[in-house]
Order: sequence, then structure tokens, then C-alpha cells
Amino acid sequence: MNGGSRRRPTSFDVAERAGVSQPTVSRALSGSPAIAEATRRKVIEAAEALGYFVDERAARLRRGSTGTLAVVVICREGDSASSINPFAYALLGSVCVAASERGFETLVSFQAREADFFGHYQEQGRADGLVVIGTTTNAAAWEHFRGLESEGRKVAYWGSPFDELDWVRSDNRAAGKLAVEHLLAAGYRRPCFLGALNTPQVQFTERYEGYAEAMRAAGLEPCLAPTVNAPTREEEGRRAARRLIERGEGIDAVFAACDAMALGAIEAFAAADIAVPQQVGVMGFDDLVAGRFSRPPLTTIAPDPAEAGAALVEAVLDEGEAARRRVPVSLIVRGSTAR
Amino acid sequence: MNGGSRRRPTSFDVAERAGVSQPTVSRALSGSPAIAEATRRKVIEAAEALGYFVDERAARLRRGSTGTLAVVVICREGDSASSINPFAYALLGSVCVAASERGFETLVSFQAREADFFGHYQEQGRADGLVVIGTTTNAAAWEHFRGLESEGRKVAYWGSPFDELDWVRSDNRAAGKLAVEHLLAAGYRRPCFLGALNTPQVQFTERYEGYAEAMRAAGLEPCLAPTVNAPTREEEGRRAARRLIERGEGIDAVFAACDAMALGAIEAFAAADIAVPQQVGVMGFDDLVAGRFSRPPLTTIAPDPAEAGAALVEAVLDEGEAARRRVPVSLIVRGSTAR
DNA sequence: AATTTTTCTGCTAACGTTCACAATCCGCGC
DNA sequence: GCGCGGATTGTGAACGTTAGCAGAAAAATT
Repeated sequence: MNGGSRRRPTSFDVAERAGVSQPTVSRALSGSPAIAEATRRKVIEAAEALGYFVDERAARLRRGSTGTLAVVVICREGDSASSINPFAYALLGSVCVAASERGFETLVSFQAREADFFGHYQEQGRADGLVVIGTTTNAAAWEHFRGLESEGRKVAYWGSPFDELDWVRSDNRAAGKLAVEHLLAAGYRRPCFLGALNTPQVQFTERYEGYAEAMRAAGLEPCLAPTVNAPTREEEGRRAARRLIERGEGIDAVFAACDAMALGAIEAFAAADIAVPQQVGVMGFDDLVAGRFSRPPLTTIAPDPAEAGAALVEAVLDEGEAARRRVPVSLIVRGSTAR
Repeated sequence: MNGGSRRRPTSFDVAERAGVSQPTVSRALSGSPAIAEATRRKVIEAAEALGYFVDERAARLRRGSTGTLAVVVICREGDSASSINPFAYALLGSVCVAASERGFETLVSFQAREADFFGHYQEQGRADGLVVIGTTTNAAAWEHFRGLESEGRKVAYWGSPFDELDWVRSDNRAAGKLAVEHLLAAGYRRPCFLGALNTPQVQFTERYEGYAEAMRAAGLEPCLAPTVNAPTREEEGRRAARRLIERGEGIDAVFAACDAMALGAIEAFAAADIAVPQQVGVMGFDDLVAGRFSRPPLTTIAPDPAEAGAALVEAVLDEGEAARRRVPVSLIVRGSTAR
């Protein structure tokens, strides 16, 4: 109809059409209770006729809020975007969805260096809260986040190594327990944990704890195949498995702290002509797509990105107690533990 | 220092401290040429001392811009965030990075139904442009995007099936050519294309075209192993490979339109006791992480998410000619084609 | 030395909302 | 018949910035 490049309608336009004052439009549309039902209907009708929508920039400026959630995905410097753990992406996705369901926009940034995102977030203060995905080992991070929180901003951390912060994690102890129970039920007798403890990756430690507890509950001695630093997680798994083979301790199953390590371990066993799953059962944690395609397909414990994202958003937006939530995990049985 | 919950400093505070008027602060910081260097220095100094940063909400409100790029990732309804193609996530990441390098924020949303994101974007008009990731078959999309563009908003599409829109794609023809050249150089004689043509997935068709051209250039007849709809791409690959085996046409290599299909094909060959890569070479396109872990590891053509993201942002933000860009791809040789 | 030009800066008014407060209207009890 | 509380609505200001215009100072020109 209106052929020209029409300007966006404002609340004044709506007010005029509805025959009320401009602030009344604002009240009517924001659901204020101090508005007569008839007026509200009139206003809504006029707004729809004009295709009016609140200009969030202005609303937030006036309100003093931002309506925005900052999400920072930490990646190692030089990492290409594609080398980020697929789970982090899935988590990012569900954080965006959960935020949008609560009317928040998501300001996503991928930051290699922590200094960058400190700057990005702190200095510009454009968000009402911050979700951090990825583990940082930087101790200064702790200080920084405390600082943000004392300014009234909330920060929620996926898998924080700092217990003072609000974090959300997978229920890693339950994962360890699930793994042991599954391996024993599948007929394995000496499942061994493959991974490093006492690293910033608390999740690994927690998985070990769950594993160890379940082992003791079954009357078995926990066993640890420690990994050491290597360029990639697969390589760490490969090396740890190789060492395990050399020592030959009668291990008949491996629960790796993450799928990438598990896949590396499978490769090492294959190279040593040890049959998986017949001679050694292998399982991991993460439910990487890669596990579906490995030979044999990898049994794994799957985290729940949807639930985790929702919990993170909740932790940031909802006032109240420190939110330390554990998200349930589930067992996915595939060929690598089918004795 | 200032123990209490200090308010964010405004340009007035800076003006006062620097002994100039408030608009001068704005000019000095935004790099206006009509400002004496000495004044600018004074202002910058005061701003730094106070930790001042422009409130983008207000700036944009006044300026009439949004400083925001909307990014929509299309996913099938009911899809969990984790079932989205990993490449889409990598692309999302690099779009965010590229936008941020140009001073734009990214408003990310994951939308199952197209209607949702039409609404989300159009009605609220909160972004200066839109990047759409994912292929939609909805014809109404075309209309909609044309509409947005006529309103002065730019839209760039990753892999659009509609040629009228600004799109960015991998150089799929080059990919087909690379694949054929590699397979022939590796000693295979009858490489066959595995995938469906005439679908909304133009990228598949383009890969076939490149393949066919290179085949003819080498004096060979192109050959097509058509796939049909199946719940997953792997399954499509599996079925197509099975049909290929049954017909036994003397094919000795397969170039699948995507890695997922290639992985499915490898499974089918393994199930039929056909050795990959000895009897049949298999390669794909996408460089999925899963391909690194498959048995044998998958040779593939890798798209370049970083480059693609930058190109998409450029297409949206830079005025001028319709931007139809092809992003170079690269060959990654692994075990599945090592005769 | 007077005038013009240039360079810089200040004043004022937006941008489109929401909030605090005052004003109006209604019915009702006295 | 008058005043009074509750329910609605209007008025005015504010959020923090940028842009247009005009004025003042400095530099260049006559």
C-alpha cells in the first residue's frame, strides 16, 4: 500500500490512531495492570494495524537494562572456529534458545584470549549477565568475575574450576557410576579410568570420583591410567592406552574421561591387535558425533546440552541463591562395550 | 577506591572532567575531524581516567542504526541443538568473529520454523542485516527476503537455493574437480558420484557438476549413484552404496556429496566385506570431525568456515553489487583413498 | 587595520521509550 | 449535595547519545 520507504511506526503513531496519550500505549502494551481493558484492546488493535513494535533500544535505554545476555565461548588462541568442541557449540545453541524464550537476546562472542573478553564484557557493560562456556585456567578470571558480580552483574560458568562462582556442570559423578555399572553388567571385570586428575578440568576429576566410588561399592579397587599433556585429547588417549598395554595389568575395560581420549585409546588397541570390545571394552563421555562412526561405535555417556543451556540461563537471570546445578547425563550403549 | 556501587560514567562526566561541553566529548571520541588534537587528547585522557565507554543503546537510538547483525541458524523442528551440522556451528562462530571485528554485535537465534524467524527478524527490526545459515526449501522465504531487501535491509544466505539473493557458497565445482583429480591420481579408474541432484541442496548439484566436468576432461563417463530420502544422511549413503554393490557396475571409488553419506557408504562396504580403500576408495565433503575417527579415516574436501563467515558478513555490510562469492576448498587426504 | 575565511566548540533539539506525579473521572457513603 | 478513595489517564521529565546550527576565536586575505 504505502509504496515509499515507510518509517517505522512509533508509540506516538499508535497513540494518535487509538486516541490516547503516548505513555498509555506503553502501559497498555507492557501489560501494566493500571489500564482499562477496553483501552488496552483499542491500543493493541491500533498497534497491530500499524505494525508497531517496541523499539528495544529506546525501552532499554530508559529502563536502564540491556535485555541482553552476553555469551562468551572461550577458545584457544589460533584455534579455528571448527576446532572447538562440538559440545560447546551445542551448548551455545541451547543457551541462545533458552535466553530467547525468556525474551533475552544473546550477544555471542568467541574469544581466544581472556583479556579480550574481560574487556569486551566489562568495559562495554552491554549485557545484564554473562554466560561463559569453556574452561579457563587463568586465575585472574576468578578475580574478574567476582568483580562483575559485586557490580550486580551475574555470571554463570559452564564447568568452572572456581567453586565460588555460579556454575552448571554435568552430573559427572553419576556419569562415573553409570559407566562402572554398565561395564560390570556387560561382563567386564577390571574397568580402568583413563584421564588426568588435578587439572583445571574439574569435570574429569569428578568423573573419576564417581567411577572410584562405584568401583568400591562393587568391591573392586579403582584403577587409574593417567594421561599427560599432548597436542590433542586423542593423542593423550592413545598414549595412555599404549602405556596400559605395555604394563599389561590385566585391565579388561577402559572408561575414558572424554570421547576424544576414548577414540584415541581404541586406535591404540587396534594398533596393538587387541580386539575392542572382545578383549577390552572402551567407553567415553561426551557423545561426540565421531563416536557414532568409529569402528567399533563408541559407548558413551551423553551430557544434555539443552538442559544445560537452560540451567545456565536460569542461573544468570534468576536472582537468589548461588545456583550450582548438575545436569543429568545418560548412557548410550554402542558396540565398543558389547563383549 | 569508590567503594559503593558506582554508576556508569556518562559523556557529561567526561566533559566536566575535561573542561569541555558534552557534545565535544562525543565528537572527540567518535573521531570527528572537526576537533583540535589537543582537545581530543584531553577528552580521551578524561575518558580513560573515568573508565568511560559509549553507551551503544543511546548512540544507536540517536543514530538510528542498530549496530547489530542478526544471524539465524535454521534447524529442523524438534531438532536438538546438537543435531545441527557441525559445520553450521563453525560457520556461526566465524560469522560472529568477523562481525565483531567490524564493530557489529551478533544477535543469534536458532529457529526451527521459518515463520518464527521471519517474525523475529522482520517485526522487531533490530538488526541492520541478516545472515541466514542453513538451507530452507520454503518458497515463501524468497518473497520474504526480497521484502526485507526492498526495505533497505541486506540479507546474505549461506547456500541459498534462490539465485536472486546474495549468497556465499563453497566452491563446490572446484571440490568436484579436486575429488576426481585426487581419485585418479591415487590410482582409481571409475570414481562414481554419490548423492541426489535436483534438490534444494544446490551444493550437491554443484559438486556433481564439477565432478562430471573433470571426469569428461579425463575422458571418462560420469556416473551417478543417486540417493533417496532417508532419516539421516548416513542412512542415505548406506543405502546408495548397498544398491551400488548389488548392481556391481565395476565402480572402484566413490565421491560422496557429503561426509555423512561417505561414512554411511564406508559402513555399507565394510558390511559387504569390500575393503576400503583397497577395493573401493571413498571420499566426501565437509571435513567432519567424525571423518578423522572413522575406520579408515576419511579423505575429504574441507570447506573454509573462517573465510565463509567473513564473506557472509562482507556481503551483508558492504554496499554495492550483489555479492555472490565462492569460498575456496581444500583437499584433505586420509586413509580411505590410499590404495 | 578591517574584513573574510577557516577552524573549532557550545547550544539546543532530537531519537522512542518508561517512570513519577498530578489530574481527572467515577461511584459511594455521609 | 459534598467530599473522598480508587481506578484510569495525561503531563512532564529523563535515559545518554549524536546532529544541525550558530557563535567565537584564530588564521588568512585584502
